[in-house]
Amino acid sequence: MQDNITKLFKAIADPTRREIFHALVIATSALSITQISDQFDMSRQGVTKHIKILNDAGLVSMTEEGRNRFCFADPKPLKAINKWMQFYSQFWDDSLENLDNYLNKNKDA
Amino acid sequence: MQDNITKLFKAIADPTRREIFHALVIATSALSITQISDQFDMSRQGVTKHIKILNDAGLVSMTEEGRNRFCFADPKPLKAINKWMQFYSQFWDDSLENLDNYLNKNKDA
DNA sequence: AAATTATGCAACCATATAGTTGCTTATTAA
DNA sequence: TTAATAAGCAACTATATGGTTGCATAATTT
Repeated sequence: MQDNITKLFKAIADPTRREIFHALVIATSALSITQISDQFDMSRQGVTKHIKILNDAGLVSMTEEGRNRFCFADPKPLKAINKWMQFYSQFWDDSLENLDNYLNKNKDA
Repeated sequence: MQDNITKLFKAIADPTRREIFHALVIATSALSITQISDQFDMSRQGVTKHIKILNDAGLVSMTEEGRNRFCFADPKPLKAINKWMQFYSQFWDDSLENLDNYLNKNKDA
């Protein structure tokens, strides 16, 4: 349905999801759905939905232990965003000059 | 309504907007709304809406010349995304060990 | 075995998003 | 001055999103 980079961007475009992701990154251990929803003013189901989206984007994984599902963050997929931005970063400083360089470089390609 | 970083993420979370943004970045000159919609299989109004969102995120600016509105890309705001990712990048390689370091470092803060 | 706890699933709701079409207006060209 | 062009505005549509509640079920605890 959606390509991976779009899933990634959409996952972190929501401020609540960024907060959940952050909480998981800095957590000392994996957190159950209930533990997460305890620290967010939101229903357990709301959290479950966000976790699903983060999981689809590869940013959160789970381990099942009995009735618990412990979630933990995996920031690695964010590398893809870094990669995406790499191309544009060449225009950050003195952007006009660099754009010019880019255009000249690719003129006779 | 929405904070800047959220506007940024939402702006580039849409694949069509990423394409429009990219087209503007590599364009040899600023492009009018019509010129943009010509290369995208979409109505002029559709493009106008996307441009508005990109503009609100600071990624696209416009100059009015007569009946034309020429759009050009400004990739600089993407720096904020780079900044946001900086924190998580410390976990990219050998993430468990680095996470451990982070936690120990902040233990008695 | 009964009560509690952690979760999933489904339905529902309100709003946002991505797109369209139709009409108006301002600028430019014939 | 008439025709063509570039764009804005408003209304509409369909689907996605972020959230809720209620109920079912599986695992633990008492």
